[in-house]
Amino acid sequence: MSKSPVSTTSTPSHTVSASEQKRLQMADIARLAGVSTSTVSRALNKSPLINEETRNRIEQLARSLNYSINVGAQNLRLKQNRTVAVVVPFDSTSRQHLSDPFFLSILGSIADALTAKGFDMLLTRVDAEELDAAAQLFDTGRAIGVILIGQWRHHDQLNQMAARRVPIVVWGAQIPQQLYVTVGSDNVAGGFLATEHLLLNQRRRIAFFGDTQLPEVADRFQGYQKALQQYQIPFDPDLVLPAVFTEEGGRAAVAELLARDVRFDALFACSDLLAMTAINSFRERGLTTPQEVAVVGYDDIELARYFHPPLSTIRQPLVAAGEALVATVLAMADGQALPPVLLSTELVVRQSSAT
Amino acid sequence: MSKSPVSTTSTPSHTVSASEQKRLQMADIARLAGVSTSTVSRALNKSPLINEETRNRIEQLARSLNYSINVGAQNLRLKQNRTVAVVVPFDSTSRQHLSDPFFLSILGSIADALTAKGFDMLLTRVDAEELDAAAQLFDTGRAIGVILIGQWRHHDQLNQMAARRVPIVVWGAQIPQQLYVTVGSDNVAGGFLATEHLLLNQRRRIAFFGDTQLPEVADRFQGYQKALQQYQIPFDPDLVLPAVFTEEGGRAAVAELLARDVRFDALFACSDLLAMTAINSFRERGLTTPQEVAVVGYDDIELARYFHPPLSTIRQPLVAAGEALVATVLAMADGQALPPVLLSTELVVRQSSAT
DNA sequence: ATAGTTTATGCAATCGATTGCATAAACTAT
DNA sequence: ATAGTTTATGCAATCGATTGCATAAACTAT
Repeated sequence: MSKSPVSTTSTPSHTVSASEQKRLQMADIARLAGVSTSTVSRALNKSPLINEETRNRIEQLARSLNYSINVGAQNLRLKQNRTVAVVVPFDSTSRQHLSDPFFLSILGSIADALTAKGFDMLLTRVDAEELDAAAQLFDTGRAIGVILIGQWRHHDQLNQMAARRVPIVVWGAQIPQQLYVTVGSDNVAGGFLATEHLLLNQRRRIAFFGDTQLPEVADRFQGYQKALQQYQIPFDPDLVLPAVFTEEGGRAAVAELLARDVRFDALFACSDLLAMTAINSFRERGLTTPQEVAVVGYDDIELARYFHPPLSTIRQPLVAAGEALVATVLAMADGQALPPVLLSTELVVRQSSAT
Repeated sequence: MSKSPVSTTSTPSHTVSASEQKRLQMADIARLAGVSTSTVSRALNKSPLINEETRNRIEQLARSLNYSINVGAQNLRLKQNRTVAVVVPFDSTSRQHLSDPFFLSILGSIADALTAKGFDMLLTRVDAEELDAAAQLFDTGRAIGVILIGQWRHHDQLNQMAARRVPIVVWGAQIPQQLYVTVGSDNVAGGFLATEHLLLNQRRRIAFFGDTQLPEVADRFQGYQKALQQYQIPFDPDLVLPAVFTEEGGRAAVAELLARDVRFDALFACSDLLAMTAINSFRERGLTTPQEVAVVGYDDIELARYFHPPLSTIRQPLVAAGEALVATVLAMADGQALPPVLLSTELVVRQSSAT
């Protein structure tokens, strides 16, 4: 309960702003303990060189003054760094803010995985058109590696970074000619599972919502086609709509689908958000789910099961994703070359696709 | 398109792991440019002392080698730091993971506000029982201030940190005897607005779901009571249920409410998640929303409007929240003492409370 | 008592940057 | 030609830690 801070200088006690207020440092502890900074450093690092009584005295002093070592200076001296940058690109044209719940959830799982390994997480928004800013986090020594969430269409920029050996791991899909390492779920399998499930429920005219320019969506589309083929259902390009992952994506795609005046009895949407807005649009236009349109989404975000009707979807393994991203980026920072990671996906059947 | 990195030493070209690979530093640029590090430093900082031709040469060299200044060393020398820590406590007993979408969204708005001001964001999970770990981020010099999301019940620990002048801002409600600074929405007004809206729609038996041990919920409850009083509707404690903000909170509260066999025609739930799970539980038990139970939630998370029925709720101003938190923590880091910030809330009427 | 060993501590260099001061080179004025 | 001024650069100290090496003090063996 000691109230007065130890005053070591004879400075008059005027009020001092936090910025002026000198942060306590090792030299202060050394002076107060009557030893050198070498001894304080060794004591706090529990070096056996230091007499136990001295060490206890120093430890207690440091604790009572709330002294903690300056991590920046320590990192500089030891040439170490326990920070990983996590970058969430934003689309400067659409001003899209970190909105998709799936991205936010994966962020949480990365945070947990990093904390578990004793690493700090530097979270940064970067303009998707200037991904080089992500490499800067490494070049400036702020982070030992970068996890990028969202591959989008920036394949070339990512390859360039990888070529100059920036330890970077991307959440997304594998692409031919890819130099950077991805961690992602098996999107082809996911697309197949979703489509097969609808086919097994006797649906024959399955619409596909998703922007196939995005590598992950392209893979899901491939799975969709594979399932159709395997069950010998003809593919109809009129059922495919390049819905974007924004708020209005689902609504616009439904409008377009109806405008095309094409028969359909099911929908595979490439994100849960897309599926939910689509279901609501269908309802507004008098189409019921699952009766008239069975729907399967993708991601299994938390709200999928609270939705009405509860949403069938393809679950991406969140916790495993965080762990794999972290393990991979740490290995790369350590100079190891790792192969891409493909996590298995799982079909979660709820009422939106019930027979 | 130059492929070979400039090689300055005669080391045999064996493969080098990223960890061994020496990161380029100012001395390297100096050597290659045939000048001293002083000159490089000044050139890269655009000092007028440096000859323009020299500066251009150095800038170009640095760019072509992807050299960026080591921020850690620079911060140490300049005694500056442009990092703010954002702490999301987790409950170690329930192992709750960063799950509520509202918290995730506020994280996004903080990230945007920090980026706009040129600050980095260090995201950390901390055990709610050991909030001192949050202060450590400041003590160790990793951050100039701390934004804590979620006040929970840790009033005393927060006061202790504030007492020892850790620049910390908490998202939450103001409490008497509070030494730390909070930024939050006007929860009393929010609770009042929600309840008044239901009252104006002729509802008279309004259930309240929320754990009033949490300061924010306590304020919302106060607004609830104030509205009842103003409209001269008797308060019935049987209608109040201490639902927790977890997945099962809404479901359990609905079960308990029905078990109490008490009459009710509306619900004010203290989070949208709670409201959504409650509506689903009502539906499972044959109660329709809004006809039999009108529901108003709290937060206005993105999914509130995609829900069925679209959820009436109290909107917390997300963008303003991020900006206020950031502005406040930066001011505190600068030594200024700021008053708590109270942001205005807004009633958003959708179909879950329609007449 | 003296030399050798053990124990505990401090000096000084170092991590990768910045900057006050000194100074060499180029220029200007007489 | 010489002194004074301007321009451009480098030396060396510094930020807050760590650690190899040197060394003083205490102990042990003869």
